[in-house]
Amino acid sequence: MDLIQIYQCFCDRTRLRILHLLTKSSLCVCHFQDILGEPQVKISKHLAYLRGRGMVTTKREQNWIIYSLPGRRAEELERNLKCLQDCVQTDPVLKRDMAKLFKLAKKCCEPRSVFKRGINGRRTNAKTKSSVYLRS
Amino acid sequence: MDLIQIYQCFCDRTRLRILHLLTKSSLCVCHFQDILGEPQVKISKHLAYLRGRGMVTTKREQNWIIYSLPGRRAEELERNLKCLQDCVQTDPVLKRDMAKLFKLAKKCCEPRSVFKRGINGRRTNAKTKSSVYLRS
DNA sequence: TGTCTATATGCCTAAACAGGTATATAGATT
DNA sequence: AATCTATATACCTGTTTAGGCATATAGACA
Repeated sequence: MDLIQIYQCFCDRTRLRILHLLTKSSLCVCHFQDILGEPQVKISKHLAYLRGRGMVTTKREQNWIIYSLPGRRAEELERNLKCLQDCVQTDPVLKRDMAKLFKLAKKCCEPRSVFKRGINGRRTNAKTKSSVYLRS
Repeated sequence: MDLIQIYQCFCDRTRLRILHLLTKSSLCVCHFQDILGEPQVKISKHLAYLRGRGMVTTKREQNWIIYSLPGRRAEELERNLKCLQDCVQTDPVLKRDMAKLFKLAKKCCEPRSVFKRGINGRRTNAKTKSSVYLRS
């Protein structure tokens, strides 16, 4: 893993937010949409960018694609992710994302139909996703 | 200082090498040319890029422009520079640059005419620059 | 089988970037 | 004043990037 490639991945706000969230938990695309509030294409493309550079790995789980940081990370990636986490306090956006992540964790990733069916926009609890993908 | 801007400055190899060298010492453009072995324009442009983003400061000293990291640095910049230094061991280019810096320190920055005048390509010691710009 | 849902991709446009060549500039030196 | 030295800038070119719209795909499910 090349230092330059790491910084290239870090140097776009959307990607940085994605990677930052991934340091706390594996997530599927809809999580990112929900937390970042950005359109699906945008997120999907940045994920593709990261995937193409070995910065994230994926696995399919039912209808969803779960994104994670690679299991074994190069030392310099690990260092920089750590550094990123240390910098969160000075970055309101990253801080807010993290807050949103913890609120959202258990409620996201139901099929869209479930959301629609709720009365008064109130969501049912059916098919609530387990928090298995949230590591600590 | 925005995190994104930091990473944007870091994400080009030439700029990263420049910044890395600056963590050890203030330097003038000819130092960079000498150590990086890149053409003057290229270096000058990347320095302009960094200057435009408040990543470096300059002062004139005789014929030379001395580049330094800003005196008071934002916390996240400081953290990332530290992180960069920790990553050097895994990056042969940065490591070599640093080695070159220490060899070169006292010999660089004489006006070109002095270099030319030496017999057999041997340089005279006249006008050897003091190492005042090398902190630590 | 066909439909739905989540996600990915192709194509387009505008902007940023990196590098090169040639030239400008500011201060030092003659 | 003319010249020299170190550095900066203008202009050009090819490449990368970011984002948007439309469409494709793969697996789940009716």
